[in-house]
Amino acid sequence: MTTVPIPEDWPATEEQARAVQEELRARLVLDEIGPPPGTGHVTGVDVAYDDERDLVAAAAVVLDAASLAVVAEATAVGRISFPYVPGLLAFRELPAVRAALDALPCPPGLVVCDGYGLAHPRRFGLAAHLGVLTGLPTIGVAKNPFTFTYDDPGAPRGSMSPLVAGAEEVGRALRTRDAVKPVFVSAGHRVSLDNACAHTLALTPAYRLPETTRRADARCRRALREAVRAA
DNA sequence: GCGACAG
DNA sequence: ATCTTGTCGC
Repeated sequence: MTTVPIPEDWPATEEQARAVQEELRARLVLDEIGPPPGTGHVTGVDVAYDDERDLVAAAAVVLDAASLAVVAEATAVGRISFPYVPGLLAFRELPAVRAALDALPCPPGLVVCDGYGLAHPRRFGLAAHLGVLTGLPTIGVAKNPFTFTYDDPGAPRGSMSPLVAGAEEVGRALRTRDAVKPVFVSAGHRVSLDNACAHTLALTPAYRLPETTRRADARCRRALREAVRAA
C-alpha cells in the first residue's frame, strides 16, 4: 500500500476544475481502436471513501485479459482531494487512482474505470481524464445513465442501444447479462466505443459488472477498512 | 429559480 | 459513495 499525494496545482474550486477539463479535453485521442479484447492486461480501478475521517482508498487490479486471473494489484490511501460534484468526479478520484496505478509492478494495459469517459457534460469524464494524464488506453463502465437517455436494449446479453445527449451518441447501454439492467459504456482515451463494448462483454462472463471493477471495488473497500482500523 | 445529477 | 435486515434463490 502506498500514500496518495495531492498535486500542488490541484483545483480548489469548481470553476477551476471545469477550466482544467476544457483545457485537457483537447489532448484526448479518439481515433485509435485500442487493444483487442482477450489479449495482454486489463486493469480495474476503483475508490472508496470515509468522509467522516477524511480518508480515501484506491485499488488497481491487473487481470490477464484471456483468463481473467489476477496478475497483480496495488492500493493507495490518503486524504480526500475534492468533494463529490456531478461532472467533476475525476477531481475526487484521480489522485488516489494514479497513486495505485503508479504502485503496480507491471504495465496495466487497458484501464477500466467505474464511471464515464466521453459521456460527460463536457465530454471529459473520469476515464477520459485518466487517459490523458497517463497516456494509457481507458474506457468507462458506469452503473447509471447519469443525465443521458437511452432506449432499453433487447433482453439477451450483448444487446445494446445508444446512450445519447441530444442527437449525439456519447456511449452505449450494454446488456451484459440476460434480462439484467444494462451497464453504460463510453470510450475514454485511445479506445473506440465499439471496442470498449467488446472489452466490457469479455469482462462479464458471470456478472453484470466487469470483473475488473468487481475486483477493484472489493480491494479498495478492504484497503479503506484497514486504514480506518489503523487510524 | 428549481430539480437532477457518474461515485 | 455510504447508511443497513432480511430475504429469495442457486
